[in-house]
Amino acid sequence: MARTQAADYSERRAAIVDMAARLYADKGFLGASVADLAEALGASKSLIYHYYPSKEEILFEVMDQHLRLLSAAAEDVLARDLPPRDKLRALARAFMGLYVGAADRHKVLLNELSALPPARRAEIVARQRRLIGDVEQLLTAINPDLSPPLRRPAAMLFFGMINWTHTWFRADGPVGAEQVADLAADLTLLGLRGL
Amino acid sequence: MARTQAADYSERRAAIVDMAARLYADKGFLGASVADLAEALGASKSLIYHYYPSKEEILFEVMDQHLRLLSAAAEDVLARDLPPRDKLRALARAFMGLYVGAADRHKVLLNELSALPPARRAEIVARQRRLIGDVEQLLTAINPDLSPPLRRPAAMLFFGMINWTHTWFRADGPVGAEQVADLAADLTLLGLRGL
DNA sequence: CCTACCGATCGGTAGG
DNA sequence: CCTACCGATCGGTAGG
Repeated sequence: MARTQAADYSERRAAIVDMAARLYADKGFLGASVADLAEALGASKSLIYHYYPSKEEILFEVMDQHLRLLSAAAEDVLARDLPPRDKLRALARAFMGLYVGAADRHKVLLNELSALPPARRAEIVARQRRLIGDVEQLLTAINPDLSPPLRRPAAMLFFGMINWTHTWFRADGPVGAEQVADLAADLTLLGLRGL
Repeated sequence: MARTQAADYSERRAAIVDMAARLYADKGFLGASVADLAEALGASKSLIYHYYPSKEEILFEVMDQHLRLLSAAAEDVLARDLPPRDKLRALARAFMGLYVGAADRHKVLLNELSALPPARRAEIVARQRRLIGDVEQLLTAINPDLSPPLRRPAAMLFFGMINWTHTWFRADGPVGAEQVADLAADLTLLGLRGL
């Protein structure tokens, strides 16, 4: 009787990506070896190379999966029947929520882009650009008087507030993720109104 | 006759740190080898180890020098006889100016902290905290009604806007560093007033 | 200030 | 002849 793909094939792949996210976040992509990853999983390196063709492809998987969640959350928020101002607040909360729920993956997505092979990097960058474009459009809807050349910088400052949280925000700290998201949304909204 | 220190000792040290900043910014600290650094300098690895005891110590020098510039700029701005709101704007401009003038060092300071040995890392972190505390005090002076637990997050969102620029801002782009600094200051000031 | 090396570890693959 | 793995080791390169 021919043996088929292991029943837990996708669970094993998920376990590898999950542990890789943790190690890459802690030690950096170059600082965490495949041997480290194998040891953390209680498996051999060969086991890892059975599931993924290269170390870089595991990094791509970490980033790809997380970026899919971010994009899906953005699509979901933008499709809602809400005023643009409420959409921005909802977006800030969604991003912060995903950051808290997947801090390792978030950190890897933000820090290790340059470690990807060019083709893979281009895939990630293209989707990040779409996300940035969405926010830019939202800011323009909120304040149509915002000068066109300042729209991209304004969107990037918003992302800066949200993305930089990975360096200081602690889920077990005194201020919650939702409060920080609201603070970032408020600075953007009040600033946008005043400009 | 005992040989004395080479006349160009400090120039050579400076050249090493400067090139290291460029390579560490481009390829990451772990991605740039000491051999890469030597080759870029047209020198041997041994030459480098004559001037610095370890690869990590060169990294510390890159970060230390840049952070000194940031701290000095902050001290200078805070000592001026200006309303707090104007100090925040001047601070944003000073930080963006240093970023543009030393993009490599700025990037290294923000990205490679975890590569420092613990004692050296603690030195850098302590001085970064002082800078953050200064901004926190400034924000509190601007709006004394800002709830105490939100003061640190507000300061970190400000730093997020400024620091994140290293991922997207180009000095040869359509919008100048001063404009971006003013935009970040405006979002913070208008937001702080509205909260 | 260089060439010549070291102990160790890197990402990836062999046979079975 | 298949898939799922292991212990051991490959050719090169890292920091020093």
